[in-house]
Amino acid sequence: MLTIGTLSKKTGTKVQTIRYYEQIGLMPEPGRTEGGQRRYDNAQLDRLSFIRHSRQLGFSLDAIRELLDLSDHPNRPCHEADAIARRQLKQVEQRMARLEALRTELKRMVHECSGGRTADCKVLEVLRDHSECLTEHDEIGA
Amino acid sequence: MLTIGTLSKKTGTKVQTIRYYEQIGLMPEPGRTEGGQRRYDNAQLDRLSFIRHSRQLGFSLDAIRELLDLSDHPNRPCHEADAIARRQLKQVEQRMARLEALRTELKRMVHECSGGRTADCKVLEVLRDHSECLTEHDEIGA
DNA sequence: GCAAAACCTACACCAACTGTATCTTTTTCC
DNA sequence: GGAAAAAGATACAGTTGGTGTAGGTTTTGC
Ligand SMILES: [Zn+2]
Ligand SMILES: [Zn+2]
Ligand SMILES: [Zn+2]
Ligand SMILES: [Zn+2]
Repeated sequence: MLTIGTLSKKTGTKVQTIRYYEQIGLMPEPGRTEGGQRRYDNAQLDRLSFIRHSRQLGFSLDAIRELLDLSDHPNRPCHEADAIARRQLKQVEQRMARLEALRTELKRMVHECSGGRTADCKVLEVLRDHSECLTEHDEIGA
Repeated sequence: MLTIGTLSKKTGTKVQTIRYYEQIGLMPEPGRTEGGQRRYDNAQLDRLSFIRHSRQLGFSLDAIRELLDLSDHPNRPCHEADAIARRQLKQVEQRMARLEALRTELKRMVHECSGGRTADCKVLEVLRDHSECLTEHDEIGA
């Protein structure tokens, strides 16, 4: 039986985060001591490791919820899990494309500025006027 | 004089977002009509365009605040603005490197799964066991 | 002059946590 | 055995950058 602190160390997850996962129903409610402290078993350790590893690969908590559910049913076909992963791959590739465009613009503005007064700063000039950009970049965020 | 709705259309910013920027002090308080409605001038239009364009290039609102401040002082040296842009470029490159690693792993797990039961699913197998990964990917998020 | 469109404030909510305050339980050490 | 320290408990606020909704007021167009 593991305390929450031990589980935290073993998985590299903050104690609060573990309680948060329990709160949103991603981790099951563990057993408790007489005094009310949480105690975990190895199944829960595995589950938390799965969650953390999935997070490191960028899956959302909602996706992880589905993946965990599929993992809990060994006899179901796996195409749903594969679809989730393919979706994630696609999203990663979209983000990369967007970042690539940003990188181009940022590099250009940094390299073209030769210092001086802010009135003549190339960085600020580009920020003021998108027509100086070579690429489009409509969507914000993500 | 522009209404908030006109400003919204001209800059592609939601009305609520404009009010939000005012609330956090990024946009100045505009003039008001007798009845209390906001009215903007061209300087404010420029400022909002600057903010939006900077957001599209991935700058944080805090960074934008600094950039706006620098832009408001034409005689100051511009190295601070350049430093902010270089920092942003670095962050973009870090994110790209991280996404590149994720892409490698995701591609591999998707391509190696040949369908079947979830018990034999390569996707789920990798999520369960990081030792099947080729890269490290410690930090979560961003 | 009246309806519709646009505006107003105030508050709640999103992801995915993290931090803080206050209190209780458990462990450790003499 | 008993004090002190470490760890755990709950509850709630804050983070980033907004978005959505409710309920009411102003402006505009005909
Ligand atoms: Zn410069
Ligand atoms: Zn641009
Ligand atoms: Zn599969
Ligand atoms: Zn891995």
